[in-house]
Amino acid sequence: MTPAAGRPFPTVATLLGRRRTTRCIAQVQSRLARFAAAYSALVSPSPIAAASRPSPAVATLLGRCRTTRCIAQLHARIIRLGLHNHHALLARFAAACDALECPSVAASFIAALPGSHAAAVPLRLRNAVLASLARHAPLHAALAEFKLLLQRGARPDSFSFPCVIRACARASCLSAGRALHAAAIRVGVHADLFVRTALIQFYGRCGAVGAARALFDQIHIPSEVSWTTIIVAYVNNGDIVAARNLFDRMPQRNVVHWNMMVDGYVKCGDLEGARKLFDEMPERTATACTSLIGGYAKAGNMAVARSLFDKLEDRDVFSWSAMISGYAQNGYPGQAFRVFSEFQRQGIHPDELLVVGLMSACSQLNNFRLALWIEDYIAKYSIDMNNVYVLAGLVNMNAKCGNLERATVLFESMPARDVFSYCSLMQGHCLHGSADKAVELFSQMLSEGLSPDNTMFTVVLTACSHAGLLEEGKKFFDMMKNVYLIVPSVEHYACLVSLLGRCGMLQEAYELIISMPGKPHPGAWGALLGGCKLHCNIELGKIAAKKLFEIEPYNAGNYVSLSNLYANIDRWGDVSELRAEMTEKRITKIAGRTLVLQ
DNA sequence: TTAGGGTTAG
Repeated sequence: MTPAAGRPFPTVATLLGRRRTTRCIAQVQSRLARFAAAYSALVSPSPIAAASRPSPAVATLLGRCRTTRCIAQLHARIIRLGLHNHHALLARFAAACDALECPSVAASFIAALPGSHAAAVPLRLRNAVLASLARHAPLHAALAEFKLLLQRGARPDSFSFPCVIRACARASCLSAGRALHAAAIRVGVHADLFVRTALIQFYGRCGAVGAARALFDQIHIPSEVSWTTIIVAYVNNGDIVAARNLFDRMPQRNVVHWNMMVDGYVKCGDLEGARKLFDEMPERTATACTSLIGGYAKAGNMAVARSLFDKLEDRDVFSWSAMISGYAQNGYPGQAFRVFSEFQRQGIHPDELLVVGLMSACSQLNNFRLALWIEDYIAKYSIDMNNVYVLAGLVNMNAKCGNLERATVLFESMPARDVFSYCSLMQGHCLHGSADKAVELFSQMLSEGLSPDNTMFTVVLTACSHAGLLEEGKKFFDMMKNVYLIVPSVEHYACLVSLLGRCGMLQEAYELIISMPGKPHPGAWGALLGGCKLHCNIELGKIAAKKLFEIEPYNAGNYVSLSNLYANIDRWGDVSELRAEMTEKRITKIAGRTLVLQ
């Protein structure tokens, strides 16, 4: 029994029985007509006859399709109505799948067509599916589709190659890209400008700039895009000189070329070169200006970044984001939030990267309520919470702001945990009184097979110090040197000094500082002074304080620490003497404040 | 077909 004749009719009959209006009658009438057309298509399923019969209802619905569920329904409907050899409709179906980023649905549809229908699928439609797979699916899916195309006896053309080659470029898959290059030569489309430009991009991305350049030199008249691609290849491989040489040789330059070169100088860390070129631009674009802002922000020069931003007229989400994360990265979370409130007044939609910067600023403020507000903000603007950076930012912010329960839930929901997320959660535990849990997490991380870096060792040694875990701390310090071959930095030594100091091993801590390579470090001496304060060791405390007064003569905190040490052992005379010295040297301490949240 | 920004320590 055919599906058209078998299933839908009882439904129509039921509808006829329930008819109450003339509009309902009209609907049933049109449904009957659709079934009749589908039925005749099944009776004579010639591709030509089917192709000439349009299916306005399905085609219209495909245009309106907004969900994958809707795609699945239309998929079923096309099969039920026997419209699978209607190529114009299949092209629309593939386009809808592409828009919803589910190309494999279209690919499997075509792959499942019976032999004679499959052979009739035009190359143009196959190329569309291939391009969609290359854009939205993993590389292996696009390569499998390409192989299938060859197996079905179709000859790929100049439109089949560029999209798959670009996918190889994105994945930096040298072997697959080379195989495609060879296939393009065999088929005879390797000289096509689009194929060659895609190959230049591919070799550039894989670090084979020489191969990219050789292909570029073979082009008789390169297009503007070919010029862009070869220059990008040089920029991304750190050869700004070669990029500049080509830029200077270009017959004509468009804004993309200028933007790219300015960004190239920024990427190479040559801010002066970037600024000079930016000033030479015939039309200074917001894009190039934003690259410069990002460069100055990364270099810690927020004053210049700010002045450029103030002069920038058409600011987009990139420029706002550069300022917010610039302030956050340089330790000015308050400024980051000031820029953010200005941003909110612009009516620009935030994106994933902007909220990442915002969360970084919030994590430095340790503000529980603000963190809750930001999570609401993220939900309100439909920010993708599965984005790896957003998720990492959420774990970090919640951990730092004291919402460890939420941070842990998010951490455990991560598809792949990395050193960043472990660091964030461990620091959260450290800051909020469960340093032993942080040390546990470190062991868990090692058992997951992740390699700790030097930042991670600073974190775990700090955790050991907070929890007073002497043996573990010493073990991790040795592990860092001997297993991971990381040369301990002054920060690592300072953590170990702090740990020894807390555990009362002040003499050992002092000897460690003396044995440390390099200049005396305020962190290490400060850690020793802290230990001396805790264990009331006045002799070593005075030595540490004296060193600190030499290194940081205007840091009031050191005077206060020594003063507190004297106070701990009731040497009030020394306390007042020290206070007098501070007044004499005009060293003042900003009064501390405590805020207790309800 | 080509170009821009991001997460972790002290």
